[in-house]
Amino acid sequence: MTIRHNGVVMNTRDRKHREMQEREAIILECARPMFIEGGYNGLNMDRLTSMLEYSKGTIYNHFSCKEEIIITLAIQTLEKRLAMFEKAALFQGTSRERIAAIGTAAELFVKLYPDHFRVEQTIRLDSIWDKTSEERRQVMSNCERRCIGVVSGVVRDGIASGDLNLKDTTSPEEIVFGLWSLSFGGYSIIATSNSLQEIGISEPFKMLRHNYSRFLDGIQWKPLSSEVDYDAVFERVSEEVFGNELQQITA
Amino acid sequence: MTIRHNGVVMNTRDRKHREMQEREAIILECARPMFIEGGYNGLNMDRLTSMLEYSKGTIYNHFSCKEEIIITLAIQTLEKRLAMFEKAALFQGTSRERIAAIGTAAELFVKLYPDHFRVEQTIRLDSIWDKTSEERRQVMSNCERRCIGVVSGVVRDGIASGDLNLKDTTSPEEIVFGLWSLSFGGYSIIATSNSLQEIGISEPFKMLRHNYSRFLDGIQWKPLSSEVDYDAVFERVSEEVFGNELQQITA
DNA sequence: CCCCATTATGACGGATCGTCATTATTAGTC
DNA sequence: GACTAATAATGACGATCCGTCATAATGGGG
Repeated sequence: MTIRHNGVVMNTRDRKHREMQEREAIILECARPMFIEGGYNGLNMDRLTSMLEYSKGTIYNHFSCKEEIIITLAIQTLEKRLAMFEKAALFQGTSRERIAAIGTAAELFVKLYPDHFRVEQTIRLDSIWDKTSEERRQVMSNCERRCIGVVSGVVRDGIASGDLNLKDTTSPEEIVFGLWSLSFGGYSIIATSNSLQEIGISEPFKMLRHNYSRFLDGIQWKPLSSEVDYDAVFERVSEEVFGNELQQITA
Repeated sequence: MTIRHNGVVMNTRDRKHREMQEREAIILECARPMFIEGGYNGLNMDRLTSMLEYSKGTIYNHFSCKEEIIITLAIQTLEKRLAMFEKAALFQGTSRERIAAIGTAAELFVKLYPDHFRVEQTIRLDSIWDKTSEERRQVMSNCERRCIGVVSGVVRDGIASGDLNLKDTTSPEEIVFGLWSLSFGGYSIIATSNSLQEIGISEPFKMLRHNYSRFLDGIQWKPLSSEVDYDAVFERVSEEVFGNELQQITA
């Protein structure tokens, strides 16, 4: 009836649940490199079956279709990004420095999980999206909303502190939309286009950071980039806030 | 040996070539709605075959695989975008107004071909991209490069006319990258996320245009948005330059 | 009218997704 | 430990779909 696991008393029900989760993690661990390697078609359910010690039916007990596996892969990394955003927003500094800190988080996230974009790009295709469960779609939307919330929180702090003045007709979310467009578009272009090199942009990540700064200068978010070296802020945040994560990249 | 077609003398060779192109157009015309409807999987080669009066082998004489059809669909619309960009760049006005004109072209293009993003999103997936021919990839890259060229041309004009002053360390292409990121990211988000409505952004296209303005204000591209009503410029360009295209949207 | 090069055809092989009847395992009880 | 009922695992199979290729049809030139 009751057993012990890791010193905690558990009943059969709990154990089954735990085993279920452990196996789910194993499946995803095996599926991720397959997806990264060959995309949607590269993730082959038969091959996945033969590589794991579970039969196909068992895998289909966890995920009702291929798309469910892929969206779960996306959720895994999105949750890490959310955590990084939340950590960055706690950075001690001016409101604009805190925005820069979140930008730093976004950049390090992209470098830490370079394959994430491919997963998210696939998921956002309607033909894939439609096959995923409403439940998991909710989880993904939540992640997105909370990320937006972190950024808009800092925008509101900027307004409250007087660093930023928006016209009455402008909502903080509009600014979030701008930053989001810049980063989503920028990282997408970096990941999927070779035109950048051809037009002589050799440090795209740095250029993208400068473009953030230009946008923020455009709304007069103080202190302006002419007054503060935000490249230096990037370096500081990288080390002070994301030192651990950084090692993973350079290692 | 020689025949007449549309009043032009043609030999057998020419006729075959023309028939080939006509058939290619027919195939693409049939494939496009199939792809729009159901994405990569929705474009079904068997169904395509049964809907056209050609056999599968014949279709495979034109396109060596499914991916070739999809990239050709992408190229078709990309060429239209390039044409719209080139037309917009000819707008008579200040350099910044001409940039706004290109922004107008980009927005109208998205509204005119709302399905284009889905096609391009699919093509940019490595697993699809890898199966396309080097030749067609070149055509696509060329389109992209020429679009970039149009924009960077206007940026250089802005510098030449004194409307824009960039630091020595900043290249015109960096600004192009910024505008490109903003628009690519913005339209992608509009097309694939419902978070925008949830955070209260009801006119995303307008907001995106304002974000362009903020970015351009940030680099002090004169005249600033405080001096000129760029929403009005958008309206003017829409009517004066793209009147014909506009009818198609509203109709 | 005939011949051969060129093009069209669609049956087929191969790959892959997801199902489900069958088999195995496990929990709980005596 | 033996038995049973519920639960879970299995993998053969049906269905779908891509791309090929042996065969058939076409038509241009002599």
